[in-house]
Amino acid sequence: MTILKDVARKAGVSVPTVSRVINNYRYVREATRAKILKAIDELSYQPNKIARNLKLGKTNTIGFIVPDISNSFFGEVAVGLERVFRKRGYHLILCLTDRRNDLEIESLQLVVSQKVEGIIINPVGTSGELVERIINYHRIPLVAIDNEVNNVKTDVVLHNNIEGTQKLTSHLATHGYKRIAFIGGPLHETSGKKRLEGYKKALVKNGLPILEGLIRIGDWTKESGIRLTKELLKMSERPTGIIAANAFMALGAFLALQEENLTIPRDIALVSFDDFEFIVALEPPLTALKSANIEMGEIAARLLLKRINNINKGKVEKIYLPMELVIRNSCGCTGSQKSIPVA
Amino acid sequence: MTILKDVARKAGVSVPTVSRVINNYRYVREATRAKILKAIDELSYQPNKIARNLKLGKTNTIGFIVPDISNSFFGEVAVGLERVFRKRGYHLILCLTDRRNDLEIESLQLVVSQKVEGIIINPVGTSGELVERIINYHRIPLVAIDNEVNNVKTDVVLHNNIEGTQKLTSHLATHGYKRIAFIGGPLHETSGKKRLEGYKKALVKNGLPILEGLIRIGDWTKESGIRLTKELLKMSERPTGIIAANAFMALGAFLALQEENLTIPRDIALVSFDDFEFIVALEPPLTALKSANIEMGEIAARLLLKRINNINKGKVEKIYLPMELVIRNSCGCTGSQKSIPVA
DNA sequence: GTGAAAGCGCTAACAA
DNA sequence: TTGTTAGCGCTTTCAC
Repeated sequence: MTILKDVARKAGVSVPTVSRVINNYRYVREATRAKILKAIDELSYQPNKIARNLKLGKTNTIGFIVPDISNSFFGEVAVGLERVFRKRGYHLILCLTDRRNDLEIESLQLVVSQKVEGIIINPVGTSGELVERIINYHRIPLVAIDNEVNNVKTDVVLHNNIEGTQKLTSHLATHGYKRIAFIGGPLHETSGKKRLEGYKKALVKNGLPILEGLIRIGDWTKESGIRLTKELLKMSERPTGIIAANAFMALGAFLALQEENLTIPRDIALVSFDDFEFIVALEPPLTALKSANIEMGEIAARLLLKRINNINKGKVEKIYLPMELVIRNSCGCTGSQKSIPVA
Repeated sequence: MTILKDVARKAGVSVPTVSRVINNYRYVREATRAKILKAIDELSYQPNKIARNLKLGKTNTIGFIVPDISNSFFGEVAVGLERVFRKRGYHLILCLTDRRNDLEIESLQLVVSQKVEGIIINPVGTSGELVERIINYHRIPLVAIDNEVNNVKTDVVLHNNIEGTQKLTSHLATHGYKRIAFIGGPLHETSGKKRLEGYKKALVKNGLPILEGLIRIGDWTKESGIRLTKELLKMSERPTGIIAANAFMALGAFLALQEENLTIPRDIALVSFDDFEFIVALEPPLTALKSANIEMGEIAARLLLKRINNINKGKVEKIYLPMELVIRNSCGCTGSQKSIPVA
């Protein structure tokens, strides 16, 4: 391994002088600089960032903690983060929690130990106390995405969950659907809870009863979408429309309806909270809420940078992302595609 | 920030003793250990891994460099990697290259500087020389996934690209299709090149001519799938079947065919190299090659660990993953789903 | 402009 | 069983 000392020896100068060249310090004679650059090149010297980080107490590293990066929602958020952070010289440590509490805690401890300068997390577990300590004691800024951390106020960037399902539900309700079912995500997650809340609010607003039998809670997966939809179809009084709280559950519902030979929207309507690329290719294409996921990453990144730079110290920010209702053919109200922006 | 010294002072012992407790060194008196653990807990002490890494010359870090993590193929690979690495105490630095050469180089330099102990990369650019230096000079093990590095032999885990498209193409050919088109990825990438190669081989094997007009090269995106398919449909003699070299291009082709009101497979057949979750929900579901992406990550991770531990030093390994042909309805040969394993 | 010396927080070698 | 000392590779005073 080549280190500064090797370069210094080769160039016939002292170690600090090489360091100065590497860090573009101004007062180095051109001839010296040239000699050193030549030596660096010949030795393929790469500075040891570990040593540098230790010395400077700065790592230019951000911890990114999510349940599952194969879910393209988190992938898109990651792309947004990376775009913003790379420009500012930061890079990401990726931690996957698989929605497990122990792994979430482990991941948080890891990034603290790695002296990250900030954390972006989709919190699933109940690590509120730990998060509180990280922010206030270890003084590492943290921004939550898509979910709030239980029992702690942190910066957070969220989908406009309530408004979103409210729009979806109202859309069906105003088009005459009465028995609207909801298949959702875990209620201990903000996104799960709020999406259900929006659904209920919309029912009330539209004068429809809240029927517990029409509310089914899964775990965001396609499999749970299939299972819950089949449950709904077994009811003596079937729903006439289904709201799926994310794209995978919508996909599951779609497959379950297909399996039962039900036609969407004639037999039953289906709308999705997420609007993934493939949703438009389904037959019929699903009416869905479009969210700007890459943008969510970018916004979260900028918010975190603001905290890292100590600007805007103190007051916690809660940013809601607008969601756009994209009307397609699965709700039975129209054949053409149009968009209705949400608050 | 709390450091070892603080813990030592609080517990009334020396710094190395605290270090011993943290690293589970055996010969520490129980009473001392207890005192120290108490102090650690009270101070919420988290060891500074940066300092530790510098001292040990070990970082437990792996660089993971891919074009686009929002592509769930790479997301799934990441999940596989993470599963294996976490168990062994390693974590990932995530770098996205956006298929840009400069960012690929920048990413490689970054992870070298960060003293990663290994690199997993989907190489897109032509950084062969740099990769060679990283492996042989910096002595950082590197495993490529899904693509080989130009001009350098490295460990690599690949889809069985040639066999894959060969199977897809032969499947169509043996069912009577004559004018089979291919929409593929960039030819400077192994995966792009080999998939085209398999297609051509299969044509020859089945006594069909290779018609350059039926071969269209895109960039793996849905958009290029749409564009190329439209080009194909404008030909005086249209193809009767299309092979899409990945899932997004297949999705694009699907949408383009839909737009032209063509029925699959009656008017034209469509098969896909990838088998994403949504492909089964299309109407008709697409015949596709199923690949074990998470497994690809796991295998790459294990291979890299072997190199890191110096086992198996020397000979470069090239691992091909089997792909399974899943026959559905888009090829017109059957209504039921069956699987034909590929070599 | 450049070099000598100190120290970031940790662990390993040696001493006690 | 515990403490003292040295040093990982780098940057940053402070001299010269």
